[in-house]
Amino acid sequence: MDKTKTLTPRQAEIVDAALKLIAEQGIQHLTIRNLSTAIGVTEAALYRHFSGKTEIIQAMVSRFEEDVDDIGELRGWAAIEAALIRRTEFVLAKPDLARVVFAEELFKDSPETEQILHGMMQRHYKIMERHFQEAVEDGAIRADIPMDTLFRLILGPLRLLIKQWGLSGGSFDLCAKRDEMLSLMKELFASNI
Amino acid sequence: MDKTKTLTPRQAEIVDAALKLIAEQGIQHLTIRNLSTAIGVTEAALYRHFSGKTEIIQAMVSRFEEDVDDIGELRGWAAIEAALIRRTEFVLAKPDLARVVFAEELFKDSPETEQILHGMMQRHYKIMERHFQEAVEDGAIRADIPMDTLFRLILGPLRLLIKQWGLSGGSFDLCAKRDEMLSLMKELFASNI
Amino acid sequence: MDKTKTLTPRQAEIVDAALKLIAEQGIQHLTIRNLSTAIGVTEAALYRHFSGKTEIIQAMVSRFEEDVDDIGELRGWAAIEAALIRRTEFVLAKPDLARVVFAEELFKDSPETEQILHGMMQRHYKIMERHFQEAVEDGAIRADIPMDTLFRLILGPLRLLIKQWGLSGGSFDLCAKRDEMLSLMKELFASNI
Amino acid sequence: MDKTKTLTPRQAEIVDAALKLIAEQGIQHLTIRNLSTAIGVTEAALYRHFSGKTEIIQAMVSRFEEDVDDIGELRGWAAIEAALIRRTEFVLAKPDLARVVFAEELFKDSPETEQILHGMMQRHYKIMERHFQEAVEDGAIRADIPMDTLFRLILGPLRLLIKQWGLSGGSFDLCAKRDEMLSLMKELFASNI
DNA sequence: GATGAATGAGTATTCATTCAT
DNA sequence: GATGAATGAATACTCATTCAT
Repeated sequence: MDKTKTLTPRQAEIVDAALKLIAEQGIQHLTIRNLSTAIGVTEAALYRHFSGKTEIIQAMVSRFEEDVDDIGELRGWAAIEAALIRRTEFVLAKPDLARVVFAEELFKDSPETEQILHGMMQRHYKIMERHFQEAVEDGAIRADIPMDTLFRLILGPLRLLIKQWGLSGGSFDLCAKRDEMLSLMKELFASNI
Repeated sequence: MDKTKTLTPRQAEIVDAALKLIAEQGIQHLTIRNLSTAIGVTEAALYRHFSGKTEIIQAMVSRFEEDVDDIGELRGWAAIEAALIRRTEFVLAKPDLARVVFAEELFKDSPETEQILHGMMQRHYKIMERHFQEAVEDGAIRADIPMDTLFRLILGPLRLLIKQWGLSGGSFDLCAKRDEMLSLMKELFASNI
Repeated sequence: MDKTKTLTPRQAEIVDAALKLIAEQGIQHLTIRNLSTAIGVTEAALYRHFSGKTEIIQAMVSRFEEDVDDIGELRGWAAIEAALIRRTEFVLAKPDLARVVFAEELFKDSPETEQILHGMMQRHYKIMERHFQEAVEDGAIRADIPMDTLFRLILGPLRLLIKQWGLSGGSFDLCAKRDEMLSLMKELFASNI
Repeated sequence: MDKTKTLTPRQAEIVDAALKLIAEQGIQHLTIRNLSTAIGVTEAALYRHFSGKTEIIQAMVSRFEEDVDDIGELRGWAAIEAALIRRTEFVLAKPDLARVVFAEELFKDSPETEQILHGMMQRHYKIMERHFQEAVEDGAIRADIPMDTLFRLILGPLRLLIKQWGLSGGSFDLCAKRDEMLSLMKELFASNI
């Protein structure tokens, strides 16, 4: 039940520094050297805390899910809204991650990491699909839209919103835009009955 | 008006090889070495045709726009549809690019490149915005959705669709899903009058 | 007279693990890390028992001699036979050492160790030379072969035999071949009178 | 028929430096760094000439065989003598190799290299066996000694001789001792008829 | 006796780039 | 146009060792 491998304080520090590095300078600058200087230790010291770069990236990726996918007991449209809100709030709370969160391409290199990431996406998709289903049953969403299309119609704009917010350096009110989008969506997909 | 720096045949060859490399193996494998062996010349030879890696990447990025943003004389919703179709068809025609096209993060490294890329996105946004405006005037799209939100609601799902298609290795019918999405969108955003 | 620095149980354990490591994976894998994990303690812990890697290697080398060079009260050809038998039996008893025993080159690195090793070889040579002398006096070995050549003619084949046995992974009957060699040698070097 | 991959001058230079390094300081000091400084170039420069360390070692090993195993048209005991003489002369001509030549253990680490080396040993064994057979047929060697034992009785002392000569820093007359051994062997193994 | 954390020097290898030819 | 040779800086990672606890 508890999938969280609790990190030591030092490990957490490293993961945070890694996220910051990626966010600020791009994946290419996430090197052991940069990472160790960011923390203020030798490169060798990092290997006391992680077995290698891959493990660091994995810890990083895991943290995403941990932080983002907990929306409690909600169901149906409420759950969908909560998930989207949670996502943006996470982005706001840890702005370093903003530019990383939906950038799966970045991790293409290490197959292990891509696996982890793919699993995470699948789990997320499954959860959202369930809530879509509930929302349809509740009459909150019209029944004639295929699930995968619905997923894209709702998550796609959110992802783009976050990406633009990230690229623009946070130059607009993410929450306002998100809420605008959400209420519009609610209306757009509403069952017509 | 002619922004296209016409490439020599050799330059074009290099750019193509670069695109293929990125698409097939990820940005990290776009090295001068890999590139030169892909073409069949020495590393040094590349520097006869480009001043450096950055210039190659820039030529690459330019080619995107060239190929993708020409939708002729259309206007309004027809132009929007044409643009989205053009994009997917481009992805299908050059599947190597599928996984690169919307991955702006990849180019974060060189500020010059990012600049080029940002300019390209801006131009694209401007064009789409004009067509949205037209569509509103034509009565094809309801008037109460802010332009930027509209942009996200339409481009967001398309981007996600293409990304999923790329990540899945082209495992579903991209055009069919796109058309499904398009006709749904047409209805969703239709002016109610 | 007592050259043996008696090792604590822990030290013996470490030396054994070191021998095993070298034998199984080669000198290059004899690292403090590998050694400590083999024993189940921290790297730092090893330094409680030995001042450093060199000391461990020296303890290792010493153990060879201890185990191998005791042939009791015998003299002459009997002593020679006993020494050779003892050697092969040692190899059989501790097969881990088989590939290490005569590989002096492996220890070239630390001059101190090489010294120890050289001393050991010298002592061994002296002992064998005495027995050769006795054998000549006893009429068991013809008198016209220089001592050093005799040494090579007898020890050389044994060394090669053991090396081949080690390299082949123990694929033939070491003792049988040794006995075959020994009885042949006895005849070959016999005094003709 | 020509198995020799002819090396470029630079490659030969590198291989020679590598041999020298190993001979003088042991395998552990055969590092890319040491090697490149020995030659007077950057580490990176080496990779223009060899794909990596393994390839360098392989070139080194190949050179052994090339230099050592050509004994022309001889057969029988003459061929055996020639082979042994050739070997010692090689050692004398390239004293750097003296301490490396018969030290198969050194290469245990890279399985590829060990393979090459093992093949070389096998080929050598086959050749020698043929000559032993011829010598038996010629009546030069008595017929009752098994081939493998014969091999050890003749090659074992030679190997030990060379090793001792190497370890002692060339402190005695290798050829004299070799000839002494050879003529003694000729007599020892002579057919009694 | 042992641990956790750290270090400095070293490992092989890859990178984009330059330059004389 | 192109090559062969080289470079300097970077890459992830390993090593033996130290030290405060």
